[in-house]
Amino acid sequence: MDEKNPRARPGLSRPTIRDVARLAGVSLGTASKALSGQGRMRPETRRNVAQVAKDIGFHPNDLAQSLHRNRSYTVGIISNDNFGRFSFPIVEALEEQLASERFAVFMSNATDDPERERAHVAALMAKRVDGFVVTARRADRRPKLQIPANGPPVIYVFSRADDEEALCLLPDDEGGARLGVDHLVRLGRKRIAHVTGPEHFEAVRLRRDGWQKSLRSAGIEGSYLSGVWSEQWGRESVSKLFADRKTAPDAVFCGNDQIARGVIDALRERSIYVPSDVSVVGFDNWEVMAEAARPPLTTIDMNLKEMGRETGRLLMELIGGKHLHGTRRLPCSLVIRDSCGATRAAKH
Amino acid sequence: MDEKNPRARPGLSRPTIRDVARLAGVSLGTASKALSGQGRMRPETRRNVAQVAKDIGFHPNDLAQSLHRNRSYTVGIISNDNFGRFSFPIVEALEEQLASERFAVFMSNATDDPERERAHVAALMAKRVDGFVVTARRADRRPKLQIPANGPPVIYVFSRADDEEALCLLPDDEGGARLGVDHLVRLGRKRIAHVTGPEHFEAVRLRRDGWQKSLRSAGIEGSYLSGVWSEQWGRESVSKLFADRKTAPDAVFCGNDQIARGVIDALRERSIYVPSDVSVVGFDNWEVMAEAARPPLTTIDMNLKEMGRETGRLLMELIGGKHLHGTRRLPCSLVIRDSCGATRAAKH
DNA sequence: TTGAAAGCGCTAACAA
DNA sequence: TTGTTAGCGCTTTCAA
Repeated sequence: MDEKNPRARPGLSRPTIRDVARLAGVSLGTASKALSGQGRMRPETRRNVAQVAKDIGFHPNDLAQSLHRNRSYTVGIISNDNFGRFSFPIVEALEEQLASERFAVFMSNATDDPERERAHVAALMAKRVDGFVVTARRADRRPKLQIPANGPPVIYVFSRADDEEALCLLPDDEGGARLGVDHLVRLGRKRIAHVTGPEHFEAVRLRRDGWQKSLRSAGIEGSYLSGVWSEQWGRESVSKLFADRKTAPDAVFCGNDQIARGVIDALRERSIYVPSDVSVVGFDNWEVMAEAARPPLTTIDMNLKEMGRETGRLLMELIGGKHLHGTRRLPCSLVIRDSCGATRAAKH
Repeated sequence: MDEKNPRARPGLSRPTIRDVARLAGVSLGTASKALSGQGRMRPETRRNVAQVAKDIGFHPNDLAQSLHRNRSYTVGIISNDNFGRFSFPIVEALEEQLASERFAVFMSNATDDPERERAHVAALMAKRVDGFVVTARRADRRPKLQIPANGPPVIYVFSRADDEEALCLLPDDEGGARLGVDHLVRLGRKRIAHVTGPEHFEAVRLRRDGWQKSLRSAGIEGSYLSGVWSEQWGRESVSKLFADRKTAPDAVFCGNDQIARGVIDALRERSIYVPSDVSVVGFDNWEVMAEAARPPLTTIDMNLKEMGRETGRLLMELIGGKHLHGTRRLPCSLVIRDSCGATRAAKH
């Protein structure tokens, strides 16, 4: 087809800048400068080259550019633990943020298998990604990503590396808990129980701490039950909490929305009314859960989308050469629905 | 640092095959052949080169290879409609499948905005992806992806293009419905209602057709209610279905698990027992929903992971040059839990 | 203002 | 068995 190219090439060859140059009757270098807007030249030449490029449908090959620039304008996301309910909003917002900076995102799932993780990292390194994002839903700290010392920067989001120097972005679980409990305190609740998930989650311990601090500063009490992350456990907890009417709470702060939903259902079945008798607060603002609860659930939102955007911003700084490290926590917010009763607080 | 490289390069330069060749005391070509396992040469030389490569941490630059091969070993996933509950398992399995073929996956979200979609496609074309996957949760057919005629192949999964020639992969909604309704028929149910979502979803129409066919071939009846995809609607539907005890169904086949959950809750509150009085079947096998229902929900699984894997396989064939088109539907399966009563069917 | 040529990191055809 | 060389598509110096 192209006589200047003796070797038959496999695949679908697309027009190159050489083709543009030839058809526009200029040299390769001139065509390049014309298209990139660099250098000085007759506007006429520039326009002509641009026109030809458009006509033949020329689009520069990023791979070739990257080779030259030593920058690929790509980043890799490694997710241990399958992408899930929590990673998703983060990754989605991250992708959007990076796309606005003209970066493309490789997605790969290591499913908690170190060998697969290594393979994915190697593949992405070979593709010369400019940075890595590690995300996960993990109870504890994970080993840091194994990449060479002078390799691309790494940021951990919704996960922590066992390295103080690593840059980690997490929700402020303790602050989130305080937001919820303080809300209950403001509503005049006097016995605020906390029903939550397994303590090997750092988030569980932090939320518990927040709950405790809020109780203490309000000078009130409440019992604590740690279990699993399920509606079932939420329901069970109600029989424990309300076994003795004398010590029964007038509010329950739950470790997640599933537990809260279980609590609400079990209370209704005992004819204890939410929110008039007992207020309930959840955690996560998992909308499909929170909105289907009866009454709809007041809960804590971890602002995962904002976390995704912030991850993107920080990553750009890292790629730009800045040195950042340490753990950063982003604030949560309170989403008020109907499970706590009257309030004058703003809805957003 | 490297005297052979006069120009200072930005970014993090990594060892090249040239470095390996120099340190191993062989020519560039030899080093290349040695590492790729091609050609004949003294095993000693090969070993030596490999050792040097390992020592200096050489990993070939895929970008350079791609440039040469005219194949990038990457594919792009375009999701309209944010990645969601349905896309996730598909994309996850797809990524796994492609990773096993040494392909990396670009992820991008077009959020239903044609302009953003065009930008994403252009960016991925510039990165010379070898194929596209389009996924979405959409009610109706979407316009086909705008790429040049000789561009990379495209496969639509969990979405349909408005082009008969396009290759689309979808769940067999009608068959899935029949699976669920036939199960109820086998259990001896005589009045099987269908409560489902909005009819502008093709899936709703197909599931309804399946339900009807099963009823007809069993010679039984049941009423039909179309509404929205929510628990709330599931609860409301119960008051309609059971307003008149005489025409009340003894089974409800639901368009999704949320509706089913609403139905189950509302029945319990009316002291109608599931499954002894009424059997309930859902659709989606959304585990967190189905397992938390009381009783746990028998439902239809669309085998989204298998759909993801199949997408990967088909894409490899397309990339290999095969021509495939038309709509393909993958079978659903019945997941038996406790909401239908006694059965002798296998659990999986 | 434009052209020629070197080079990014790698592969493969051809020579030696 | 090994080395030399010409590209892949693009950018950028340097010379004309």
